[in-house]
Amino acid sequence: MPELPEVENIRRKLASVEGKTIVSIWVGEKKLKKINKKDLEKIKNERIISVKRRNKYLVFEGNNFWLLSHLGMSGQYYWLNNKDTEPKHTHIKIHFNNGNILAYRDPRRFGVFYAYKKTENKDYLKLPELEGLGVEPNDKIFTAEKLNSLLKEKKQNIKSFLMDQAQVCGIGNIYASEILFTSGLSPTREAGKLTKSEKIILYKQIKKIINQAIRMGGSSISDFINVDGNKGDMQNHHLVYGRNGQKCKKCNNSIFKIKQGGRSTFYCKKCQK
DNA sequence: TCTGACCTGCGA
DNA sequence: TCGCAGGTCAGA
Repeated sequence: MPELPEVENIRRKLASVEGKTIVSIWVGEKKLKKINKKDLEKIKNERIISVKRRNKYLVFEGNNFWLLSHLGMSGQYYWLNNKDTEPKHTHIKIHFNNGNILAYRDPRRFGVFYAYKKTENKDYLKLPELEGLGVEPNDKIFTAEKLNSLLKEKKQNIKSFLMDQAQVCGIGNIYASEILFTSGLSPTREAGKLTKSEKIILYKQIKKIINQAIRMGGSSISDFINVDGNKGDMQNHHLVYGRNGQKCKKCNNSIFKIKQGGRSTFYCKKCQK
């Protein structure tokens, strides 16, 4: 489900747990893609210092632990009110000392949770799941020159390159299509063969689209909602994603849908060369 | 570098 | 009933 903009919006909402202590944690019996129930239950009585994000991972920092959370395709956090009926597919419930219950539901169970002791892993950026990740689009070190060096001699198509989390991280299937459209680049182009000016345009569009999506609260296509139950607004501004057969908003030609690496790509053959 | 598998739900 | 869905990774 969520790409960088959605996860960043969730992180901002979850910042309200900073300073709160975990009184108890409940972990359901159904397995997520990766989860260690025993490790997770050890974070009881820990105080949350901060909630960070790296790529599409949320990182809860406690006094003595790091808790990594990846939402997969269908993960959602929500506040559980004791009076509410608990939604189906709830796998984790974290009770805080102020009475709040943060719950995690995930119908497809592609979500991932890891708990690490801080004594063994002082820097969360060095945790195994985070260490090999690429550059964040909003990091100072992500420059046009950096993108140029990453693209050098890459044989894969540019769509697959954008979705490779070891290169520029946080871009998923929606924003890869949107970025390529506003860059005027065909998704089938060989990444290493973009011209200098095309690379500069691509660099600017990566930053522009990701930041626009963050500002708009992310995209709510089918089931993405933020922790407070609100939807994002970016889906109303998609220019190509999910618009196959519809008219291109720039040239009025049809938007096409193709398969790349098993994923759908949406693009305009006239506007994207 | 590419494909299929992991899951459930939804719409055609 | 079938295909598809915003992600990731093992294995070919």
